[in-house]
Amino acid sequence: MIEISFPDKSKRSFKKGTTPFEIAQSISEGLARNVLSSSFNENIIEVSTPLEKNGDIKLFTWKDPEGKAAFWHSSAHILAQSILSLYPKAKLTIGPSIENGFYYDVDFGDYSFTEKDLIPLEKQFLSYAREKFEFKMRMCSKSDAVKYYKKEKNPFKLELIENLKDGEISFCDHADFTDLCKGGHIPNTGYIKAVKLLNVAGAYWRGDESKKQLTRIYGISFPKQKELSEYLTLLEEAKKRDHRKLGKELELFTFSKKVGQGLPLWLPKGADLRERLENFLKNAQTLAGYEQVISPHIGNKELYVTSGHYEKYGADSFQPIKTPADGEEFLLKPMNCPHHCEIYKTKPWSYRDLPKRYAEFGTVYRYEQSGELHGLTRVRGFTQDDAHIFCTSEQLNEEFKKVIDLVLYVFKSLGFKDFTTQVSLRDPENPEKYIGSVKNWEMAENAIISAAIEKKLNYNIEKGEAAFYGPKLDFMVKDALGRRWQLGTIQVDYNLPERFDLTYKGSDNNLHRPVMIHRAPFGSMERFVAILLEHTAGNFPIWLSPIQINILCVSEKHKNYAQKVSKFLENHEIRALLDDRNETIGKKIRESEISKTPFMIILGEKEVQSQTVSLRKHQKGDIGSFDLRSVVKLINREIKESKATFKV
RNA sequence: GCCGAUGUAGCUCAGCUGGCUAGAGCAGCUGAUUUGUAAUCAGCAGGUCGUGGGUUCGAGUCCCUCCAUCGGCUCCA
Repeated sequence: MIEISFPDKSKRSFKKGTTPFEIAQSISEGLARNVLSSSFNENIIEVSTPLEKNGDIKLFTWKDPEGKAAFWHSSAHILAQSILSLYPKAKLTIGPSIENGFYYDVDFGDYSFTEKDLIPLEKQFLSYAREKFEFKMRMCSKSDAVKYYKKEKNPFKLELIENLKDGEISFCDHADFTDLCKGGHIPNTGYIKAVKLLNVAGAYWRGDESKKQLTRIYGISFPKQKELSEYLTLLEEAKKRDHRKLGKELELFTFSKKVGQGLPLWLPKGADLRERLENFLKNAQTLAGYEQVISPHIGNKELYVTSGHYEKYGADSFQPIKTPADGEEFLLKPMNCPHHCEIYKTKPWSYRDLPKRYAEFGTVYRYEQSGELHGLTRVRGFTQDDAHIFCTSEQLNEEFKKVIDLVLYVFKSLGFKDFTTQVSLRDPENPEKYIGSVKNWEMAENAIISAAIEKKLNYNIEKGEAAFYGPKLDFMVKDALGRRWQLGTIQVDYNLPERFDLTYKGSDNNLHRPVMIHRAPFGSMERFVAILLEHTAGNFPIWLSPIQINILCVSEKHKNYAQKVSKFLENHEIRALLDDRNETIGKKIRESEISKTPFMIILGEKEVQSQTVSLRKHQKGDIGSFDLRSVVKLINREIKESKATFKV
């Protein structure tokens, strides 16, 4: 007998060789029907694996991420089987489960696989799924595995096997299909009732640009047809929140081929919104002891040679601007830090003066690869809500935590609840990608981690995601389609102060090196507005809304009163727009609803007589009749409630 | 940059296998209507079919180049 412990700490004895499936059966038939995967002592195992010793078991269903992972991983096997049945010459590589679904990377040789090819592939997939083929793991010696894939003429799998130890190599069989595989499958293919092959994309072998580009087929599958339709509806809904679509509809920004790729043009309403966000942050920063500075859009090439940016990015940037002077070159500013270093250097500082906090909404230009550009989230010209804090090592921890508070305040004010934090560290495998001493890096990395712990952030550590001059704490937010974007960022930097020879006089009368914190709570105005648009679906909090209230008159006869109302609201600093066109009231209401303006005032004969207005709330409808003072009070209350207050 | 897809009026889209002066709705303009909580009616105007080249008696439609956009990969100071 063996003793098995459950997640609720209860223990039960089973016969040696009992499988997780049988354990599920012993609990209830319903669980047995739904169990998709299991773990034993924290290792994912098949539900058909006989258990031979005491240990902790977990049973996973569709509700658990582990259950979905097994479901989608198994789906990738069926996809691979389907591919080989329709394209016998295709070479399989890898096919994992992902956050939403699964993919398989395939080398189709000379054949150019397109979206049209997905339809027959999907049919084949479903017919295999219906067969209820059992997934069976088997161990395989390294030499047999090599022999098999040599016969299959598959160099990719051979490369994978090369890095595996003999005795740890396993295959998964179902029907007449087999694949090199670590395990973690659902019992049989019949569990998969619905599948959608979503798209085709190019992907480099092992994520390496210098290696062969494979064809990646993305798909998603479900235990019920209904869940697939619900998922597809969700995707459709998400597309309606796309910031590129909303930005056009709400007239916030645009792009012009003639101006240039990735160079956004802010329209009046967008500029208004952006300015409001800037002022919001400026106010908080003033309270937090920041000083505004301004630096030009270009800088002498030598500035970036000193900072190290030229060596790192020079070749892939907008190329230097030449002047009539011999050998003189300027670069479009790709970041603000070197300028702020020079501002710091204008005079000698005492430790008593620190920290210095220089803030600037600095517009920078980066030559992003054309295939990378994406609406407002990835552009070639953008404005960072940048600031650099120069402080002593002793002040670093306190300053860093204050910046975390500022970022959290910004996120809270704008309703970003669902964000993750990421500590981005060096890639230990590629030290040549970074500047500065190991000691400096260790200090910087430790500073970030301890601040994150003290602030109780629930962070992930990502190695290799650091900037070349220092590690970062990044605040990540998802867009409508679930793609993760970095918004806020805080970076600790011991290296630029050294390169720019920044100093301050300490209490010991010796010169010391300050530490530099780079930080941007929004990240960039462009990306922040984009993500804000997708989160709010264009229904901005009222304090941000370019127009807060539309005044609609029932007919032109009421124009005079409407103008009076408009003036009154303007005098009370409410952003109102008068619609006195010769159109039906129904049409004006419809257009106001589409423009997502938070409120509208409707006035006609009745209102002129009683000197009141009828108020209507966006997406809610008529909320009754009010005198003007009550309207101002009501709107101001809404404005106040839509904004958090910043405490230093 | 790479793989795949797309590009018709300001916007959203139709235009089948190449065949007369390229269509619709919304927006715009003109006129009528003076309107009560999500589209009043009529008329008018608006397009070198992304660009350049080619095939053809004939190209929005087929082929190639380039540009831009979309989905990914790579990259992201």
